[in-house]
Amino acid sequence: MSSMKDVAREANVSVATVSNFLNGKKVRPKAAKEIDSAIKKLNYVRNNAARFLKTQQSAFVVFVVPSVWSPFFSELTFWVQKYLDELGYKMVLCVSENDYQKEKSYVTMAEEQRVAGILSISYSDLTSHVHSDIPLVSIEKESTAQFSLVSSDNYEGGKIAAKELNKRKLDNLIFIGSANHNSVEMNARKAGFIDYCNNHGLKFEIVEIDSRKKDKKVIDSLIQKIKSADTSYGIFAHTDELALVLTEEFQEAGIKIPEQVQIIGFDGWQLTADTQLTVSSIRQNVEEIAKEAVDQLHKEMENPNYKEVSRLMIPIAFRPGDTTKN
Amino acid sequence: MSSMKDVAREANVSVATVSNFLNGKKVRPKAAKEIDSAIKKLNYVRNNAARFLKTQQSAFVVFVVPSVWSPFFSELTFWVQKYLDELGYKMVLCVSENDYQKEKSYVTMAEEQRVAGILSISYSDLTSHVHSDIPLVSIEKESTAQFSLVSSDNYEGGKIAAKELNKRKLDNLIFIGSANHNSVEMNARKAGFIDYCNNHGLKFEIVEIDSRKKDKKVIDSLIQKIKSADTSYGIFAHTDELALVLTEEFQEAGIKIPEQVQIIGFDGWQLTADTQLTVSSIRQNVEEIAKEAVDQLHKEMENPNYKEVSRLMIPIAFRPGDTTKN
DNA sequence: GTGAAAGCGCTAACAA
DNA sequence: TTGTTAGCGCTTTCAC
Repeated sequence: MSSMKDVAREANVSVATVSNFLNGKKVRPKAAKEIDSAIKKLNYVRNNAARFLKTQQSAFVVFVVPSVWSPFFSELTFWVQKYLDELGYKMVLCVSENDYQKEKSYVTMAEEQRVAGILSISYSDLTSHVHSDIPLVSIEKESTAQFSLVSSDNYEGGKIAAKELNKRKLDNLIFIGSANHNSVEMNARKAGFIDYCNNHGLKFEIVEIDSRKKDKKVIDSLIQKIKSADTSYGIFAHTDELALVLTEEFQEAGIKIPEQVQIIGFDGWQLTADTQLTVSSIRQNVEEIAKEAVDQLHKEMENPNYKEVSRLMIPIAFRPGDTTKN
Repeated sequence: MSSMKDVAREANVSVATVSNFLNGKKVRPKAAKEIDSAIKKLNYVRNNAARFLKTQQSAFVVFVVPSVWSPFFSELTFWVQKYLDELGYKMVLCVSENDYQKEKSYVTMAEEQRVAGILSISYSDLTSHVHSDIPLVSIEKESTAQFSLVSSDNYEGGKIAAKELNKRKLDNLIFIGSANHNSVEMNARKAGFIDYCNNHGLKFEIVEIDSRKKDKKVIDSLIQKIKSADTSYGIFAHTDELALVLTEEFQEAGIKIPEQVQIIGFDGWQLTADTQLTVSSIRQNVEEIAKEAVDQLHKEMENPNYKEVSRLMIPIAFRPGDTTKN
């Protein structure tokens, strides 16, 4: 692979002139021509690693996510990539699978590469491993209060779910969450639901489920209860995934949705930009989350002195689907 | 940010010793101790850009995909990331949105960064822009015969779809594809279907649809036909997305699935690792595609002389769902 | 506008 | 084993 030196020799100029030319500074027209053809002849490609070594400016941003294989994360990844790309940054995608060791190694890698910034959605406490002064913005969760945070308003989402179910005048309200998904955000969703119910004098029930095993026992007892009762049920499932499972199991058991049971999920999964799931849901504004997170990171990357830790709550809204009436 | 020189000074050794220590070579125990504490004291982090400049070995692989926000691509991205990670490579995720200019710029970036390799699933002719000798492996499509290819056996998939429908003794067979998705792979799916039908003396019909507009006209005439007929229909939709749209529209029109119509899609979309869609489908072996592509790239990255262009066809299989009987 | 030369932080060859 | 030193390919003074 040829270097700038080769080009300079071929064009009968110095490396400095080639560098200037490449960086858009003024060079004598004749020199420009000769450099240009030398580049073509030698198939020269600028080496950015060397360039970076000198300028200390990386174009990479590390994005740490627990998963990319799920509608929510793939949508988030899409938007983050898009907004980074618009700013001229490249995304290094790191899938942590919620593995603490992996998260740590990604942070180390980011520091060794001297990347421009880190964007992370981490449920463990990754942020405490950042030694350097690389800008970092957290999405969804940040416990050390050391870095900026962009998050959906989960608490408000829980309230909206309760409100929407209440609007539909259902006899029984149930919150279903999975015990093995016990994060701050999940609890906020639950708390919002509970608070709304309490504030409005609504009776409700809390059900816990082991979503990994699709917990037949809990689901079956729910089915029995619903089938034997002569009243209507409203369910708020704490994720779309859970709402989907419930919908399928209920329908298989002969329960009519939304006639007998109405279900609202959380997340607002979209398969693609224009294919949405049929479950009614409290939809996170994924694009907005991505945009705000990238914006905040951008500020911190542009200005190393900028050290205003911000907390941004992104509004959330009900998106009707086939599992609720109206 | 402190450098190796600082560490060396602090530990009273030479930079070479620090370098050796960092790279796992033997150093005198006392030196090791002192270097270690110097590193901690100075908060030293190795600079990989400088390291690369010397060793000429990048740990990055560029992955170019049209989209990441769709179950197929997000699953593919997941596996590719996983297998790259296992080999110690980091993935730079580039979403092209099928934009030729973007694809070109990603290749340029890859070359300037001197990345270790490129993995691409590109429907335009991106490969012709690779000037350098960076290893590249194509997924799904490669027209220049210059690079290795890993692809699903789309033709075989079309045949399987026809076979599965035929097994179910349906009166009318229909292939539905979208006119605006006119690639080699899509045509292979269609051709497989047609060939199977012809070879087995089956009558069939070809329907084209503009999937972007959800082409009401075509769908409505299909619905009329199905509702007025007293015979059963079997449909092979050339993607799961299309199969989903058809299923929903049919059901909304009061057509029973799979009683009156049986539908098979293509791709085998999974929302997450353990959540699959309900449409019956010809499922691509996404993990295998990713694994083979990464393997092939690995060979080429490890051994620059390795220049055996391979074409790998990954088998494909029918995955029953709720839109077919049995 | 241009060129010589220093140096970014590291590795590797060589000598000690 | 360890230290000295010469680059890797580029940018950036600073004279000219």
